[in-house]
Amino acid sequence: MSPAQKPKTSAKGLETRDRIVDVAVRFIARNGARGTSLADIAAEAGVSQTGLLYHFRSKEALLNAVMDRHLAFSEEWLWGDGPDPGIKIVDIIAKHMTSWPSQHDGKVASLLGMNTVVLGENVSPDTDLHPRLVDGYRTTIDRVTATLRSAQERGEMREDIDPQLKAMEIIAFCYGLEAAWLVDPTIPVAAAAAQWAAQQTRQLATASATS
Amino acid sequence: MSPAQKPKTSAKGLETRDRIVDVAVRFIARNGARGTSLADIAAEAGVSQTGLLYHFRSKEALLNAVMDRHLAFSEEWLWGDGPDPGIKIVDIIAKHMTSWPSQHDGKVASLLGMNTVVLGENVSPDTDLHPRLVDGYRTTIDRVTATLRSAQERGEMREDIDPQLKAMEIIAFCYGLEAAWLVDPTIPVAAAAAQWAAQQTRQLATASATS
DNA sequence: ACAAACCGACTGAGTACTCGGTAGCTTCTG
DNA sequence: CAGAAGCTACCGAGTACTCAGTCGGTTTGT
Repeated sequence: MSPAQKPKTSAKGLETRDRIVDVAVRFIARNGARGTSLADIAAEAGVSQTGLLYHFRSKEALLNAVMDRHLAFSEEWLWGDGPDPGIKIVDIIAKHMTSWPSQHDGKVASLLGMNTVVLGENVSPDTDLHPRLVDGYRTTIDRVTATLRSAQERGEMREDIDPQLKAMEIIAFCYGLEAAWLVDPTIPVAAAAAQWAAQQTRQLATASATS
Repeated sequence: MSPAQKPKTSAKGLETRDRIVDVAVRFIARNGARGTSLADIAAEAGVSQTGLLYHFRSKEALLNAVMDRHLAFSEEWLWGDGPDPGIKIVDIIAKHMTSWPSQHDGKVASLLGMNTVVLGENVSPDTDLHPRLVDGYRTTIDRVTATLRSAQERGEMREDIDPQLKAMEIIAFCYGLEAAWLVDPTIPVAAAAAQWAAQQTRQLATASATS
């Protein structure tokens, strides 16, 4: 009945675990979970395949750890600047998108790529990660909806726009532009994001709230 | 030097080929190309695996046939109502999206699902279908851009909006909403599409063009 | 001494694809 | 107009390979 199990992993173990997840994110972002073998990940992370399976009892367990990291990243991406940004959420999104082109080979790109790849691999309802995908999506929609609704209550945002439908639209745009940029990194993401944010702000804002 | 090779396939052969592609689209939409074996497809199509490989010399060849069908579908989806719809393109898109919820298990859903799944599997530049993906994306963007530009020339659309960036935004929204709907078919796609189209039209139209 | 961290060798279930055929239809030939 | 020849359309049984996961061990830190 002890409430918390003793953490039986040493600092070294945690470090290895972390390195494995890092590598897994990179590989999965490129080739998908189905296109990445445990052997590939293990080799790149500097352990044997058996060593990897010591830390993660199965591929599915590793995939869940990867998903954890992805969700944490998404969380930070949207809400890192404050819990209730109101209609400034579109500016926050545009700001983050502007930094994409300079990081096409970095950690951020991997986490973004993973989003697209993992979603593609788990659209089917009977896949391992599908429930977490649905859950993550709904949570995000709910939080964006809440932010927009409170903006309406503060008088920042027009009342004749449905917050939930607008939240869906915003998230769809994010996801779609991300996918487009992954497929073709030469597209002008920053400019597209800037125009989008400017027009959204004009559309959402009440006349009195324009500074 | 005979300019056209004789079509060596009989009517029966073409029919079987077609049936195989049909089945492949369904399977790939659910489990991805990597998650679908030739044996699965062959069994469902009522041929042996060897029989399948008689019609498509390799899995990659079959995947390309599947991609052909997808591109033809996308073409019809966007331009089936006429080659130059102007800013009414947003209404056309919204109209098609409205019909999604009633077809979640049909052929359309398969072709839509395939889009997301195949994109996820081919974000990496060194995959078989990646060049075709990039090509398809750029072609679509160019055509939407051209439509918007000619709308500007006709005075239907405001001049202070960049047509290419707006085209990217429109396609991103389409793709993002499609992905969201595949993951969670309970979301109100029709309502989201309707609100989006109405707001886009208001934003794009010149004051003189409003009827 | 003891447990966490790790490894080499293996297994069994897939996987795409090949090989050597056969059934049935059309077409050419004596 | 018989029948040989040739073609498309298919199949059963393999082949070489990859994959996630197991087993029985050894090393390393404290």
